[in-house]
Amino acid sequence: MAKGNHRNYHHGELRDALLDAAETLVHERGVEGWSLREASARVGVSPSAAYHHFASRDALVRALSERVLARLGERMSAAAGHEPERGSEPDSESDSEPDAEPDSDPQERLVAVGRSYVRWALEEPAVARLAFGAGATDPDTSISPHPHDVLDAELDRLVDAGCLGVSARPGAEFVVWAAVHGLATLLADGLVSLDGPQAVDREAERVVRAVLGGLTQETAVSPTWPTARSAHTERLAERRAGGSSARGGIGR
Amino acid sequence: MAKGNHRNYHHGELRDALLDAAETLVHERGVEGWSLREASARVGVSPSAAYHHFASRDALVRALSERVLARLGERMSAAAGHEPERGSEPDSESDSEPDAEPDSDPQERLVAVGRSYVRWALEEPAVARLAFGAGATDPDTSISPHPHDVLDAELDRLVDAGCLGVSARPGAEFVVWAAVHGLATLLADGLVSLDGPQAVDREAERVVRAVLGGLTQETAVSPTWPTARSAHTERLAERRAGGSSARGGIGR
DNA sequence: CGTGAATCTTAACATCGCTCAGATTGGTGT
DNA sequence: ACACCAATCTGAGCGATGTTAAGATTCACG
Repeated sequence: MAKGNHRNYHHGELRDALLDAAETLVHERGVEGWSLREASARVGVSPSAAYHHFASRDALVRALSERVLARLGERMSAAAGHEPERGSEPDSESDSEPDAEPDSDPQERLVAVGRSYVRWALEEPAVARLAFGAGATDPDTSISPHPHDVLDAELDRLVDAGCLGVSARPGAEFVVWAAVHGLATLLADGLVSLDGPQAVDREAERVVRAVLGGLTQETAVSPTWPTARSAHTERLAERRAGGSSARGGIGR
Repeated sequence: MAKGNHRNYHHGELRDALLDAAETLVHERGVEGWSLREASARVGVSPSAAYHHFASRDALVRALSERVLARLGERMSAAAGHEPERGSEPDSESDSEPDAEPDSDPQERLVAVGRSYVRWALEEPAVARLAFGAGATDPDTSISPHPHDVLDAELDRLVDAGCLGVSARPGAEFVVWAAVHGLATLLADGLVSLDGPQAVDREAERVVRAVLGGLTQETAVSPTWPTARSAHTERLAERRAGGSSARGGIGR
């Protein structure tokens, strides 16, 4: 309003402030019910100011998706038992996750991880939809504990404990990821309804246990499974190889 | 162009023409890369003409989602073996589905159904994303063979053949739906990549077999599973009960 | 205190979803 | 044949959006 309002200068923190505003807007209005202008106004800044921190509205959405996916990864990691590795201060948020006990049974750990995945999708459906639908993320930004990596580590732990045969291990992460992700998106998109968070927990457990039971049964011939690749790990590999984005066929 | 161009009057068929145009636009530009104005222009009609057939752009998207979901259901049904029940003419489209043989093994039928689900999501990722993300559909429009119902019928067939215990049957459709849907959306959203449609088929088969193996293993105590509800069947039930949309808490 | 880079603003453009008042069309009854 | 009516589409326009260009403001540092 006033011309000389020098409070509008967020030095270095405008980017995060915009991400915060966008995230609460997604909570309030859904994935598409908000505008760059509105997020800028909430931070007390002109619309064009955002373009000094994000190349486009889509870039804002992608950045938010990365931030949110990383938080999901931390949540899964915490649900597995050990504290999030890159844990900044515990955020003092409500510690109301009943998955508190650091479980030693790797099978129960996996169940807890899957449960936290779908519970998150149900608690913030709009954010989850945005996170999953934001397409390939920024090629030079990595997601701290990516959900895929958390599942990967838990499955390794399962074969170490002898709960899963080594022949079934390659690509098993994608099988349980698919199952958990499917339930999460079916709930977040409103295609399936469950009565209360308790029923959601039980359904998530059933899905994880079913797919896990099927994987341990995988003793028959079944030569080699197709090698799936997570867009996230693929991006990391490209970056390590010296990411001249010659091919760069992901973000398309 | 010319003022007296009486070709602009699509009597009764404008609605379908707009849906067609929107669908090809989704194919060309993705889920959000098109406008109502553009779809109207392709049909040779002014933008406001569309509002005599759809209450809003969102209604157009929802209607398209229904049409597309119904086609997915028909495709799944065809992949299971028997021809689509409400089969209009075979559309003379490429009959290149290798799932031609009407399989009698109910387990293989389920695998074929799941395979067709994720193959479809990979062949038209943008359309699939639109179909799944269009929120709750129109309360008074039913999807002819809904994907959920096809899975439901196949699972019934499995317990009839003795491949699945009756105790594991209730809600089992949602478990395999979650698994298949998860792989489909992970692929459509680009979070996971596979090399070629053959690898996609194999991965889909692995997911279905794993979740099915886990379900048949479900003999232990495990009291009653949570009762999940598909938004589609719920809508049908409401309509039968005399759908005074007093509660109508779905489409929100 | 002044200079330059970082940061934000003002103004504007093209496009979008959507509305409203009116023109055009095709059929129906007489 | 004509007049009328409902269905259908057009045209102009409103407010808002993403995005850009050019200019103002602020801060850190000499």
